[in-house]
Order: sequence, then structure tokens, then C-alpha cells
Amino acid sequence: MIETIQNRRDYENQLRAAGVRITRQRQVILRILSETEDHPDAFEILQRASAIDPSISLSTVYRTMKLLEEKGAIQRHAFEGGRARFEQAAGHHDHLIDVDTGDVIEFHSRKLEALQEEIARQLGYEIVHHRMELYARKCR
Amino acid sequence: MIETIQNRRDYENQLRAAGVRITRQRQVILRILSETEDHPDAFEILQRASAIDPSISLSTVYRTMKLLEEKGAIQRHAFEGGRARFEQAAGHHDHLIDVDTGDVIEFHSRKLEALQEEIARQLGYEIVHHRMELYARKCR
DNA sequence: GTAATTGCAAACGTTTTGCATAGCA
DNA sequence: TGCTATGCAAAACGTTTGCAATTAC
Repeated sequence: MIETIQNRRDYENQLRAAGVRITRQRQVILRILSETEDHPDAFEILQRASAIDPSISLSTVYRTMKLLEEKGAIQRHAFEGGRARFEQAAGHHDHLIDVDTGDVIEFHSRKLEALQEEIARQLGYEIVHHRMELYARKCR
Repeated sequence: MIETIQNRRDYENQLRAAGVRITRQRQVILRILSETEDHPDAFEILQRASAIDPSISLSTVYRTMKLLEEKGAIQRHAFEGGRARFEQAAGHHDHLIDVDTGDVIEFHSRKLEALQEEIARQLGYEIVHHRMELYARKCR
């Protein structure tokens, strides 16, 4: 399992150690992921990548996303409305999505997690993973 | 906003009152939704509907789902993996999905909701709606 | 050298839509 | 009657895949 990643070099070295070839295209994509603060979808990643290397294709973006997800380096999210969005697999957090702007705010609550586990246990289950999204609007 | 629905007649009357035409096809679909306990996808609804009236088409299922969602009579869920699944918009609850069987268990926790609201408030937001899914495995 | 990766285009599965016909109110 | 809903087929959408050519190691 790839650990939390701070920069492109970390990414590359850890992937290399996991037996993954670091191609020119993957370098570009890894750089984008390590520099990005938001939750881009495949098409947005392609656009940013194209600015650096116009020959990169959408297939490669998807294939790389799948690879990185399998290696645990990124997470795939399916927020409401269409496309999958990706982010670095930094320590677990949940998301608040601004329904007016589409902005995504990350948050984390131990209390919430404890409660989720309690609920699952009461139903006779152990949590494998969870998804929790708050669709919200700015208070005025 | 259509209230919680117990049976097909309730559905029909409330929709009629909202200016919606109750066609033969919609009657069948409403009946299926009112009788069902699970979270069928569009194709499953089509199959159940076809058993009653084979002339119903998938387009009509989708169009009806969209209509009912707009009227607040049903909810659309996008659990992990492919198709949207639908259920009656009975009082809000969350879902625990059995990762081995695909079974969906509904649950509700006031405590959880209070916590969500608190989290949103701290971030300066008011919740419009939320999504919370626990992907879990039976304890042995 | 050779096995993995790429770009392209075509296929995929789900959902939506244009259009001419049918049917509710 | 008039306008909405329908079925069908085709399009749209995001994503995946087969293939021959390229590239990392």
C-alpha cells in the first residue's frame, strides 16, 4: 500500500518500488496529482496534462487512475452528477460539497467515525469502508 | 412535496393533485414502487412492470423516475457500481451495503444527523441533503 | 530484447432524447 | 380538442478495451 504522498518524487519512487514503470505520461499525471488541491475528474486531469504534454490520451488518464487506485495512491469518488473525481489518498476524510459552486471541502471527525462503527456493529457488521457526503449551502 | 406514501392510491392521488397525469404505465410503476421493499434499478423496475404490462418501455421507466424524483416521491441512489437505484422517499434514512451480497440495510440515527449538522455549521454551511453509506461485511 | 504501456478508434453500459403516434383530461 | 406521455431507435455520456506501434527497463 502506497503511503501518503507529498510530492512527485515520492510518488515515483514508491511506485517504482512497487514494480510500476514510470513512463513519460505517468510522470506528468503524477506531477499533476501531487500539485493539485482539488478533486479533478479524468477530463480535467487530461486538460492539465495536455498543457504539459499534448500527446497524452484520455485512455492513459483512465488507465493510470485505475492503476493508482489499485496501488492505493489515489481515491476515486462518485459525487452526485456524472463523472468520477480523483484525489490523493491522504489520510481518510469526508466531503462537504457546496451545492451552489461545486466546491469540495474536506473534513474529518473521529466522533463521526466512532458512531458509524457503533451503528454497523449493532447491525452485526464490520465496516469495510464508508462514504459520507454533505451537500450544503453557505450560511448567510 | 409529496409526502410519505404507503400505497398506490396515495401515490396516484397526490400526484394527480400535483397536476400529474396518471397514465396506465405510471399506474403500474407506482404500484411496483409502493409494493417493493428493496432498492431496484431501472432495469429491475422494467422487468417487474413488464410482468404486468409488457408494453412498458425503459424510457418510460426513466422518465417516470425523473418525474417522481422531481416531485419528491422517490429518491435516487448511486451506490458504488453502475446503475442508479430507486426507493420511495419515506422518512430519511441511510444505507449499509453488504459488500459480499449487495444487500442494502436501511438505518437511521438521530445522533448521526445531529453530528452532521454540527460539522456543517462549524464549516459555515447548512446541510441541503446528505449521503452516507457504510460498506460492510457481516461479523462472524 | 521483451514485456508493459501507449494512442487511437471502436465498444461498452447506462441514461437521455427526437420524433411520430397514442391517449389522458 | 389540445397537450402530454409514450415507444422506438438513435444519440449521448463516461468509461473501458482490442490492437498494432512504441517504449521502459
